[in-house]
Amino acid sequence: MDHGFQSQDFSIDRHSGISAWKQIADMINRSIQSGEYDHTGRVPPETVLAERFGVNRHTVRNALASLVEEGLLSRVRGRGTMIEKREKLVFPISRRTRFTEGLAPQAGAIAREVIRSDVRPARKEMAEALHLKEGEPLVYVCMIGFADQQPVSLAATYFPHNRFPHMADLIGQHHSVTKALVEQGVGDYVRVSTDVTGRLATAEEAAHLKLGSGSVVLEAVSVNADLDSLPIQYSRTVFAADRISLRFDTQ
Amino acid sequence: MDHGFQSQDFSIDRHSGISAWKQIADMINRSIQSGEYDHTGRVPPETVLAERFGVNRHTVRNALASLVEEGLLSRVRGRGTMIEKREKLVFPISRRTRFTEGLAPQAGAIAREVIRSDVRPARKEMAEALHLKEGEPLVYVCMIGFADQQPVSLAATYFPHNRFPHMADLIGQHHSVTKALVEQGVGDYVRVSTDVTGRLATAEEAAHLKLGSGSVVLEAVSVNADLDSLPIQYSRTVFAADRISLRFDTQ
DNA sequence: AAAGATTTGTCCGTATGTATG
DNA sequence: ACATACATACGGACAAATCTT
Repeated sequence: MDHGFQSQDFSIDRHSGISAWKQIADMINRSIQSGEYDHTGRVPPETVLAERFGVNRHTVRNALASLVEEGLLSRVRGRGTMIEKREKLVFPISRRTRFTEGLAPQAGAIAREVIRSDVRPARKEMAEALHLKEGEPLVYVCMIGFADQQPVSLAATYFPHNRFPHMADLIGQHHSVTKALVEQGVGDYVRVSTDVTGRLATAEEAAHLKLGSGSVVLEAVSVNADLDSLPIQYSRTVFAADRISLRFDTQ
Repeated sequence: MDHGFQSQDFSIDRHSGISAWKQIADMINRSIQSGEYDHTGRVPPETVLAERFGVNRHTVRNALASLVEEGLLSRVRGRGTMIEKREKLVFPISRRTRFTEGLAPQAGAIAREVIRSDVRPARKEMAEALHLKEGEPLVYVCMIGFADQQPVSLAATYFPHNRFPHMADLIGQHHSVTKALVEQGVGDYVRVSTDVTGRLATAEEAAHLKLGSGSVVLEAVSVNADLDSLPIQYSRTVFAADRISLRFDTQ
């Protein structure tokens, strides 16, 4: 599938520090994501790929093996290499952004798991966003978001401790930020801003999100406020980029 | 700098298809971007890094050499390895999104260069977004966006050919989509939606944006409409993730 | 049903690049 | 600069499963 930039090129950079099979795996992965093989539901035979990329068949086999291990492909001797379809979820971000509501229509089961929480002093960027002074206490909650039993996001969120002293416990009880805020008198809240960057996953993120090393993540830094425009939540959320995309409706 | 997830881990994956020096270069790169060395303005000595990552000093030297070549670091014998400051630009996306206006306050010179244009039939996703039938003619314009002489974005944009037959020429003249639209009777337009994903750069994108292989890009698929809510532009824009972040204000 | 083509799986060996000490 | 270990890449040959004719 042509995406509008240039016709595809299959050259391999031998001095990039990335092995040939890994580069090929990345290219095949991109081709799958862009729907290039949707008509057949399978990847071309190893011999064809080997010729296309200008490498030995064993090198292609290494690339395919890594994608099979990630669950993206499955191979059957004599038949070929089939694509396991995995729909990409869309996480909608708007003035009213809610994790569960946003993903519920697209996935069977949505869940959140708190993996750590404590109280810690505000760092500069958090203090600025929350209109506090640097060093003031914040409730810190780190949680993983699941869609269909697959981890899709890893979020570190911070609340002013003075206003929400029991935030950690309440999120642990309800597995929901919205419900925890309701119990503390915040009936509704809105998303103020979201900063999005992309980068490679760190080792910890890859472990929590069950990603292969060298995977790409989207990092969203966001601020929520109550209806009086008082900021109440600062979050840094990391999304597995190959499982989710972010949609912004600026209506 | 702790980012709220877990204490940092410096383990190297020997079976990832990515050589140790490349993995270390990526980790140092992330540390620099997250501001971990901002207080000293330099990277720790090679011997310290070697011990921290559990590798030989030669391996760390390879990693640093690749970052020096990218222009991220500079080494002076006897003094150490200094960080060359490179601020990340923020591209604001809102109902009113304009390339030049958005970046002008942050960079000295903003420029756009058209690298290709033609007329081509609408593919399914474009036709749906523009309320046309599949196969109807679209004006296609591919351009690179520069900030301070550095390429930051690569955009493939599509306009209905019936309504804007001279779009390509006008953009070529003015180097501005906004001005080209004004000349064709669209005084103002608004951003309707933006879909953001992250992935590794393709070879062509890396070439156009002057990225190393294995670099991460943000891909934004967006739709603009005129003030009568008629969609007029479908775009796929790729941003160099290490030079730019996207900011969404959901005010 | 049988033969041949296609496609993945496995074995051998060799050369090169990477990382260590 | 050198020796060692290991992962990577290549080349060829054959086996085993599946599909086509």
